[in-house]
Amino acid sequence: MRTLKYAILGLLNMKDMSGYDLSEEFGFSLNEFWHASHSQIYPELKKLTAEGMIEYEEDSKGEGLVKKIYHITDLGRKDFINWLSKDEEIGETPKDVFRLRMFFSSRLPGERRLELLKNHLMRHELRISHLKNNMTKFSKVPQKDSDEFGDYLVLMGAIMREEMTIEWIKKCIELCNR
Amino acid sequence: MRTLKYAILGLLNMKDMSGYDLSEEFGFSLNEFWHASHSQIYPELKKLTAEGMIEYEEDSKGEGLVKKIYHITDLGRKDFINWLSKDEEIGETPKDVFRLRMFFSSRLPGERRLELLKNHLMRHELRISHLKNNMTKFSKVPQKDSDEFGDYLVLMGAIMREEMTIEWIKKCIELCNR
DNA sequence: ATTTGCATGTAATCTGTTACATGATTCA
DNA sequence: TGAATCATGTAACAGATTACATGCAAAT
Repeated sequence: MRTLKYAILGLLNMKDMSGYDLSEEFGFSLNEFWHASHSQIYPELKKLTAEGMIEYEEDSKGEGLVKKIYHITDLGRKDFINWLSKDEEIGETPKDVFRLRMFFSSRLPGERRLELLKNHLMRHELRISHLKNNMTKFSKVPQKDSDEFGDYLVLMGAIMREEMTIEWIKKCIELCNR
Repeated sequence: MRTLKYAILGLLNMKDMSGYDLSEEFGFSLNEFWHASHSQIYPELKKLTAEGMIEYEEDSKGEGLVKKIYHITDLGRKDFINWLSKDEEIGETPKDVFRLRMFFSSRLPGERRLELLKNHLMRHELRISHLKNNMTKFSKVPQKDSDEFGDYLVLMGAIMREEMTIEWIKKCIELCNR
């Protein structure tokens, strides 16, 4: 499906960037629903350049340093918009190791199961506090035709996902305590 | 991390099964949080047999048909319980193509964005109705030391996940309609 | 007879992670 | 001067999907 390709094209469609900048974006705004490490990004950039989807200029600041600033081409933009408009089926449910453990958890001593649930709860409570903190960057709902609007929607979705997870774990704990 | 290994060991710890039976389990109860196709399962069974984690008997019913019924060994059980008890960090957030699209959705005509959201909503409403229908197999909350209890917990979690997703999409539609 | 389901496997490819490898710049 | 950050890449491996490949049994 080449989703990484479209994630990169989408980001470059917003702003010219280097491979390093892209990997920072993947670690920040996109982090809650897509991730890619630099070892995946650099080869993909090479491939996209060969395909004519993107081009770069070398920004040589200082002496030997060469930073490649990529920008999207018309071909790339066309391909991206076409992908963006696609109405796809829901894919395979995402894999979740913790849920897999809970599925088998009757084979665990009761106290251990509770420990795992409580620790998991703490981690998700920490995560939601980070997300809610990120949310403060929006003083109000952004304009729906702005880049920030998409950012807002998915951050809202991430918080809701964490709230649901916390609620689920609490229910599990409750049922285990009966 | 060899999670597939432990998913298989966990299932065989509940009940002796063939590779075919296992792939049916992955398509049914585990489906909401783990999936594996037969082309992944058969090589893994071979590997686990070589490692002494599982063994099989050939069930030849009829003429040439050979069905391999696998069972877990003591070594496998020990390894499984050890894995089950592990208290791991939360992994990378699962990848989500629809959320990626919504992140970039300001580049789409407003009507198209709404169409995508509404179609996605319908698909999740269909999915939740299937899940709620599955839930009817439990007339009451199973005993917490039974295999059904884990099944119950994760099915409850799957329904909550769908409810959250539906709520999120509805909020997105609302914000897009302002 | 033909299709559907049961049953098992391999090969090629794609996607993603971890480790390896290098070197400049900036800040303490 | 040493550590952190910026910056770019490759190699090896692990995990997962799609396609290829075969054959029996049961039902229509």
